[in-house]
Amino acid sequence: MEETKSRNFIEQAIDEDLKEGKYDKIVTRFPPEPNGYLHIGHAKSILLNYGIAKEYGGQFNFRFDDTNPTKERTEFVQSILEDVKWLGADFEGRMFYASDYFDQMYEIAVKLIKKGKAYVCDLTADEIREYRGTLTEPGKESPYRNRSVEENLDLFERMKNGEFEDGAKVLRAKIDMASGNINMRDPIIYRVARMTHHNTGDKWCIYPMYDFAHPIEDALEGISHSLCTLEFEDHRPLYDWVVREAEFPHPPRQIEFAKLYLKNIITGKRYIKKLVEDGIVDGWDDPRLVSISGLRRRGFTPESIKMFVELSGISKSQATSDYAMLEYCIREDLKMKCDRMMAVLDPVKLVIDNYPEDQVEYLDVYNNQENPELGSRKVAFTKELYIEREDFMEEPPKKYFRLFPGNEVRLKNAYFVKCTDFIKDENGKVIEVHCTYDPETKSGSGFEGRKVKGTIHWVSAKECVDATVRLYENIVLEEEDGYLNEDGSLKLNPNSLVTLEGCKLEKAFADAKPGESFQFFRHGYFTVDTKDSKEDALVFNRIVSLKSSYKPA
RNA sequence: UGGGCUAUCGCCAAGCGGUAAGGCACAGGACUUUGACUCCUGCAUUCGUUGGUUCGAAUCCAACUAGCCCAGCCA
Repeated sequence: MEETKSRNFIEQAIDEDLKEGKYDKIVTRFPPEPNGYLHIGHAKSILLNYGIAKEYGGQFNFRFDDTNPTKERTEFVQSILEDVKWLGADFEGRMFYASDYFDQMYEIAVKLIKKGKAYVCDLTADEIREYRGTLTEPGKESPYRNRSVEENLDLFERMKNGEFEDGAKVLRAKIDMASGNINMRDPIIYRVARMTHHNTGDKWCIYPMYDFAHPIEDALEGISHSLCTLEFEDHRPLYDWVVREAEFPHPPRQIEFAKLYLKNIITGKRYIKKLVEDGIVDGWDDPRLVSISGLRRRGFTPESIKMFVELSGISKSQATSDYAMLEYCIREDLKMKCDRMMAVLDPVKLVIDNYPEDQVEYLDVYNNQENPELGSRKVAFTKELYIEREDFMEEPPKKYFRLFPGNEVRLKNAYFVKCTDFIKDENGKVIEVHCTYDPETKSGSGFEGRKVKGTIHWVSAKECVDATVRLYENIVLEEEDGYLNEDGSLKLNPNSLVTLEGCKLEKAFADAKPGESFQFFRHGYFTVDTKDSKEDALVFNRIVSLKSSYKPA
């Protein structure tokens, strides 16, 4: 079974490297910058890196790529850490900060200067941009490019010592101003920025740039394969240049893969930020978002996300997956492991006229018929019940199998019941349905006398709990129109959140804990909200609905 | 003087010169105490296009075409 699984291009590359003896241990890493919350796209990277390390019996490191203090905050450090742990990517305590390597980076910069491979440049930011050239024209060399090693050494040290204003000088790699690859046109590797760093405080006033820092971080940690997304392909020559010039004996290899996008779903940080700032969602963990924390609060499991990432595959072609695939994964994961309960979201009363007034039967019900290991519970059955409003119709369309005058259905886990009458209020709204039950048809009795085509769920009117249920739709945006209206506001699905009050649930729900998931018959999978639920007011989030093949004519 | 990458079903995605895996979605049907689940069945004579090499090409070559990324003292 497993051996038929094909290997993705990264595994193939690693296999090759191993065969050639380039590495004797596979070490990967997940290196987020702490400047925002993680989303489903990051989950791909986390699980890929972790999965590769595990598969090869190697090591997976976790590292904050915090080389730019102007954008980073400790708030994000915490949430990122939590999300990575929740996803189950075990870095076994190997949590690092790029900022822990600032000393070594400084030394390597000095080494580059001594080798004549780096120089201090006095050009302004605007001038540097001008000198860089354009996509189609080569750049020209900085007048400071040929300073002596001694002068560069002195200047760089003074940069470090804080003798120059922010932006006054930078350290640049001396590579090739005429390169077709703009990243190679003497990239800046150190800038002056007086800013308190969340980790190193005020120790430094110069900070390394990503292109210089990242390969060093990788090399220092003994990373064998540095997996990143496609937009860094152009940076690979520079990555290789840095580890080569720094003379690392076993330089890591960077391999790029395509990001994960979801059709019609916002993953862009700036859009989510806007939704949060405008108060349209109630935070980065709003269940309508595909942030890791949002998915978690919505009720997605780490297993379902892992399944989704695996199903989506790893390749170099820009892919936009269907949300339906994610939904499939959570259904598949929850199917066998959560209880299946009765919950009436839009209740209407059902009265069994021939059932004794004060009788209460406690029916034995499997928590999950397909998985008896989940045990059973007692469910109260009484004369007055609630059923789903949509499970009764005065005038049924063709192929409607549920309750209508004269029709008999099964009450799930209980009896056959035949509709005899119904009552409407002055507005014509059905407020009560009447029926009679057949005692011989009790669930589990083995009754074979006749069959019914429909089975409906119900809840005892006497023994039930009230709850609020929230039905979430993703914040889906029209595919072709883009995300923004002309006035700059976001286009949203106004029905992205529907709140239903007064839903009737089985008594057993009184014990439901935040984060617990259930299947509500016919309605889908739900989880108890981890944020809003209080002991006396259960709030459920719909994770995903069940498929339905019933389509009224 | 531009550079880099990608293109196989509606969506992912295998395939690596020997005659198009699989999953999602969809459509039929069977089963059903959830119109769920499960189970069958169907779903690319064709791989962006056009040429070429070959007994044989999605795979090799050439030229086109389309899409994505790059001109932060961001990562």
